[in-house]
Amino acid sequence: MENEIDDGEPLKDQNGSELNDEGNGGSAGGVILKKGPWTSTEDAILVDYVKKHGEGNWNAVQKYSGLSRCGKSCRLRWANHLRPNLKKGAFTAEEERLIAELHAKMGNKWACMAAHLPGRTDNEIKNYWNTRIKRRQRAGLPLYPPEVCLQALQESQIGQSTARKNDRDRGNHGSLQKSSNEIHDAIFDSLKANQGLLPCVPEIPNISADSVLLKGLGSSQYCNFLPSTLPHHKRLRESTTPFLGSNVMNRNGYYPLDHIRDNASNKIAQYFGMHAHLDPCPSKNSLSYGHSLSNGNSSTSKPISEAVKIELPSLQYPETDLGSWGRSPTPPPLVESVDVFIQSPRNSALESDCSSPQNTGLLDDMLNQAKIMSSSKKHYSEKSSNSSTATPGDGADSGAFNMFETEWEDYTDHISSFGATSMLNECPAISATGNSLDEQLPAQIFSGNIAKLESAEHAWTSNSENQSMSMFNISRPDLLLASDWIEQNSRNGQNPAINKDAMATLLGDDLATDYKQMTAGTSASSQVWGLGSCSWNNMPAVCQMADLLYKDSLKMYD
DNA sequence: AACGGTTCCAACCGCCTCATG
DNA sequence: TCATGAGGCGGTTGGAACCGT
Repeated sequence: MENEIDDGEPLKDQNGSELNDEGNGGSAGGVILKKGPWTSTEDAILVDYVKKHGEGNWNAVQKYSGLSRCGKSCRLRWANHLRPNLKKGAFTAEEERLIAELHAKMGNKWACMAAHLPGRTDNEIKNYWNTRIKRRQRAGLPLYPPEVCLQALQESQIGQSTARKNDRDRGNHGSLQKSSNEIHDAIFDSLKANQGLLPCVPEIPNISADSVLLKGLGSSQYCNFLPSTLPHHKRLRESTTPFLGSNVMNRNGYYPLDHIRDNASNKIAQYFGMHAHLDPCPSKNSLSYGHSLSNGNSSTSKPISEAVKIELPSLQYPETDLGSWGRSPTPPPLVESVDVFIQSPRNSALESDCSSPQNTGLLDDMLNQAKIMSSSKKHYSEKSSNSSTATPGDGADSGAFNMFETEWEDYTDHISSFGATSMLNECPAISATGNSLDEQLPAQIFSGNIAKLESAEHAWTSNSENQSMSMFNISRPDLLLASDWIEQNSRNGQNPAINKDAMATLLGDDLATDYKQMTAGTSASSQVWGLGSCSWNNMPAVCQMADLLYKDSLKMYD
């Protein structure tokens, strides 16, 4: 079906439709509005109209110029192709870097991003980004370049330090937590409201755990935070946006990095708070975040039976990527769940809780598991202390690893078929080439990180022959990234203190101070964080492993 | 050369916000 | 306060171009 326009040029209406894009019947004043590609004649008419009347009042274009296009189509054509000073051609490296940076900050706000890129249109940026997502996902590369991750991390560090300082100045230690918990509650209320909407989505604790580690595990999560490509944006628009009461969640259902930074720290804190009431030596963390769990019933512990479903960015893959999982006999929900586990690095305790076969992964179960773990603490301590040569750190490590070994082995049985693939998909880029967004071959990434794995693994397993640790490492891209940073920074002659700060940030702001104290190696900190310390023993394994990684990196630095 | 898969990109669609009456 | 229209925005679609086999 073809239309004719005034210049007589045959129109190849790609839709074969005579309806206009307003869906109002395709006519304006009885004139059939054309759809499909614009001709040069139409462009000329539109340009001429704008010259005479200026931009705006697009619906008048058809009226005054006789152009058989609806106002929307005219506006789009003008904005994307005809307006002056449009920059055509491929994006420069600087533009690419800026886009990644902007996307990390504001998410899919294409128009806002376009405002930062003179001559570029939102459509152009959007197309570029969507292509980039596919390409990088297919290549198993992180979405954001390392420097963007690092920058986000540094900004987060600065921002949170400032926020905490301001908070202390106000003498209100609970304000941040309160506001954050409000958001947190809103999120989970929303998740509750969204249940059943989507086919393959994790349950609440997975969500929580996922988010919990965003901050604690930092940039690997940042780097791998993948936007939704699910085709259910309409439902999302109805369901997810309103619940937040803001636009923190993108329309496609994922959170910009800024939001992740803000909320993940609170979630991790909530997680700690959850442990805190089991902890006979309450830390400041527990004091700060106790409120949401003071009754042992946080917002995250909404009825377990309600398998809340959301579209979480960190587990969203385009169908092509899901297809890559297709080799597994595991049905999609499990696949996704597994991927949550792998892609969203988290402390092993939490992971075990969420993933162990005997565990539903829901918060109540997590609480039960935590209680069991707490009651078993003595056992673990004894087990750890059996190694007379163990240093406090080693002891803690081995203890921590032993603690979760059983569950981990159970888990690895389930994910073993996914480990390598996920590793390929989720390994943060090792490339430290700076601005280049060039992609690394998956094999390179894999081999590169494997080397780091071996290094870190060697440190972790020096006192044990725990094979499960290998899988443990492989599924910890956060640690890989951390080691990447440290290694790179060390090679670059950067002050180890910087690395320490970075690691502290990885652990979350609330842990950062304690972590720094710990790594300072003072006798006081040793007391605080020693093997016998309740605080340390209750600390998620991520902290302990990060500590090991850090120590390992310092050796390399020396 | 033919074919199939992928990428790029222009355009459409539907929803939202805001201004106006 | 509500209805309406214009403009804006983000997600999606579909065809052309490109590329590898």
